[in-house]
Amino acid sequence: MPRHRFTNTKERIERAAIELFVTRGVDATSVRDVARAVDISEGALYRHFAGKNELVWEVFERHYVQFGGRLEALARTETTARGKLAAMIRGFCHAYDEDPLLFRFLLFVQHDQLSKLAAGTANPVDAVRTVIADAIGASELPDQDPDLATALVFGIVLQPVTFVAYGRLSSSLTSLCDRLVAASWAAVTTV
Amino acid sequence: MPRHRFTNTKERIERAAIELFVTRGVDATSVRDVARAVDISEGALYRHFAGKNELVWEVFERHYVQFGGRLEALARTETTARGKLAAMIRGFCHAYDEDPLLFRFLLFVQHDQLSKLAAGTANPVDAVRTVIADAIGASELPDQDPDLATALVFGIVLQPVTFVAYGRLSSSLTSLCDRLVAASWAAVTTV
Amino acid sequence: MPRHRFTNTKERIERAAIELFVTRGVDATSVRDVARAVDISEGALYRHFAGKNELVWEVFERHYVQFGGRLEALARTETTARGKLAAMIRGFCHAYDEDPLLFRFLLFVQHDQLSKLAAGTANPVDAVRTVIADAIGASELPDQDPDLATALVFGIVLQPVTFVAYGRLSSSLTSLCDRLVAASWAAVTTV
Amino acid sequence: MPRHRFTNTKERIERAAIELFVTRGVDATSVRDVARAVDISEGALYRHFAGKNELVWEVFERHYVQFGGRLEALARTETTARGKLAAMIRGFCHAYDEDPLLFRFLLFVQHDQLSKLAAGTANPVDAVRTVIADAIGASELPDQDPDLATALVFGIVLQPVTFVAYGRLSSSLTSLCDRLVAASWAAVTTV
DNA sequence: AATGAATGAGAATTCATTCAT
DNA sequence: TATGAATGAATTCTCATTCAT
Repeated sequence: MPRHRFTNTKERIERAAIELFVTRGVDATSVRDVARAVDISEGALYRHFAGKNELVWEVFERHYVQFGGRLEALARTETTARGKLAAMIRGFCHAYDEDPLLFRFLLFVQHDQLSKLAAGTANPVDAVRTVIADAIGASELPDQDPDLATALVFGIVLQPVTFVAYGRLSSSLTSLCDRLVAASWAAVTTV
Repeated sequence: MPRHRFTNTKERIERAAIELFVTRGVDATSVRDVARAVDISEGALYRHFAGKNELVWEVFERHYVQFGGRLEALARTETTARGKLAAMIRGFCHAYDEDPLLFRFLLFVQHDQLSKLAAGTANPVDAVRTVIADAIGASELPDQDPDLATALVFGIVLQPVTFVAYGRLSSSLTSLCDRLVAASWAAVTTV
Repeated sequence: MPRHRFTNTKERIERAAIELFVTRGVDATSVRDVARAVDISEGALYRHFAGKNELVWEVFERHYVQFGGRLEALARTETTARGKLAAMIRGFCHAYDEDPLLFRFLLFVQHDQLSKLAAGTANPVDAVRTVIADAIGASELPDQDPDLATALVFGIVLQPVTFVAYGRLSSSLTSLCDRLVAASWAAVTTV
Repeated sequence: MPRHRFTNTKERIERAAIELFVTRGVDATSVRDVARAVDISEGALYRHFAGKNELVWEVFERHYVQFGGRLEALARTETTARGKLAAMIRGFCHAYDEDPLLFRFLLFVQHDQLSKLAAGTANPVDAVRTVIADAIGASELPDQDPDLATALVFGIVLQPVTFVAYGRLSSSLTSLCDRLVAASWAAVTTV
């Protein structure tokens, strides 16, 4: 029954959607579920998003690209490879702790969405890969496949998130940050 | 019209299901899809599995537990922590290369199924965690949170699988094996 | 944001509606489509028409009755049955060529609307039927069912419109006019 | 609740659909309407037809092509142009009277479906047009646009159907047959 | 065991219409 | 007058599952 009660309906839809998508999964979340969570009708949702897929994509794309840019910016604040990597990892840990739900959403949903990203768009993987590739080129890191090195860093940083999500780890990411930096550095320097 | 054409119908259902689950996702794969892939009727599938969820679960559980046991056995073939870890990682790489589809299924599908695993059942995570915890207890590894250390190893080994699955890495896992062992060891010894 | 930009909003709605109704069909045209075509909001449309059905009906009724009256007037300009019929057919051809869209609308939409026409209202069918019935009464035409004769004339005149609409005929109706008159006269005099 | 009560479900769906499509219009008939008329669930309908559009198309195509072939065959039973035309018109009148619903369906639905017909497929319009074009070529008919002549014949034959459908004419088509033949012949010979 | 029609509960989406602003 | 978010009903279609044969 409520009409015009809120002006931020779109934001509220996004938040509710993220929460449901993370807790139940995207496929298991119906448009009806989202609408109910926001307390609007199903039809009303379609004034804000062209469809369920577009809702997922729009939220994913915006935050994923945004965070990619944030990582790039963080890398630019440092001069050494280790400094850049540390800044990025720290940036991720802080960002994650600020909004764990959003990051779990990005993490769980990426597999289906990544292929839609326009090539060349800022994104977290390329941000890290660039730093590593540059460092290899500048002999700051031993010669190695930059993609594999990137995978190692991502694995080291993201797997703990999964463990936190499933209750195997209980701390904040920030408190693990130094360890993750050290482990990452050890992994990419041990060839 | 064919009856009794194959005696291994159940296996064939499982293989087809795994393939479809990996390529399209579990939710996006209908019972009809699976039946068609095996060339049996939808109804016939219910002779072999109580339902779609049970099919997913049964396939997941068997292989997941089996592989957990395999890792435990591999660990027992070695005496040092590093040896045990190396054996397990090597075991995983070989197993993955032998049947990448199955492992991608276990990997991508696990989120919905893990919570159904009876506590105490053999599983890959506990296999690794036990080795690490024991090593910490025996001072073979520096004192640290065994869960975090386990997460690091899993991240290092599994993230490359994701990169392979999405085309960012093209090699076989086995060819990366030594590097993954080295990186894992570096990560768990650098506190 | 524009208010009062056009004073002829109602006319513009009608034109846009006719165009959409003809090209996509009435049911396949949404109020939204019409509003967008006129560049007004959906809600604004309801200032001018009580609803979609009323829009369809209002446009249909006005033009249908108007054209019926025009045919009656044309018939009155002639004295012989053949002259009256010829004038009406010529009138239709000219009118069609002046505004083919409108006439295709009247033609294609009529099925759903005809039953709503108040009995006794001027309309094309009765205009022609009256001329024919009078001619039969006055022995200007051979004795025959006036309704069947009317059907023959309508078929001869309207089917070419359909053929034009679907690309089987490419000429203007006016250029076919003499032939349609001749064929009609032949059809109603050959019993 | 009934399962397997009838073996001719597909036929029953087609009949019910034709009836509803003719009386209410295709767009105004929902899949639910059809399912209810056949007393099956909506879902069951989809085992027999891929969708609503396919249901319309399948029924239309089969009968339209079939009837086109029937007309061609009828034309071959005669040698003169007049004989061929008369046979076809008589064939149509009989066929219509045997199953008026079906023919009204074909008539009302053709506009949306004709474009889907594969070029070269047997169809009523081409059947008539061929006879007329051949007759013009053989000087059995005066020189004229064969498409226009075809339109005249179709108009003469089909418009009475419309009048019957709307209650302006009450007889069977067969009883009008001779008149329609005479009128058609008059129309195509009067240039 | 096997078939495949049938069910019934939803899913996503569209749409005419209303109404607070 | 004009806007456009919101409603709620309806629509097409999908799907896991059942069951008569």
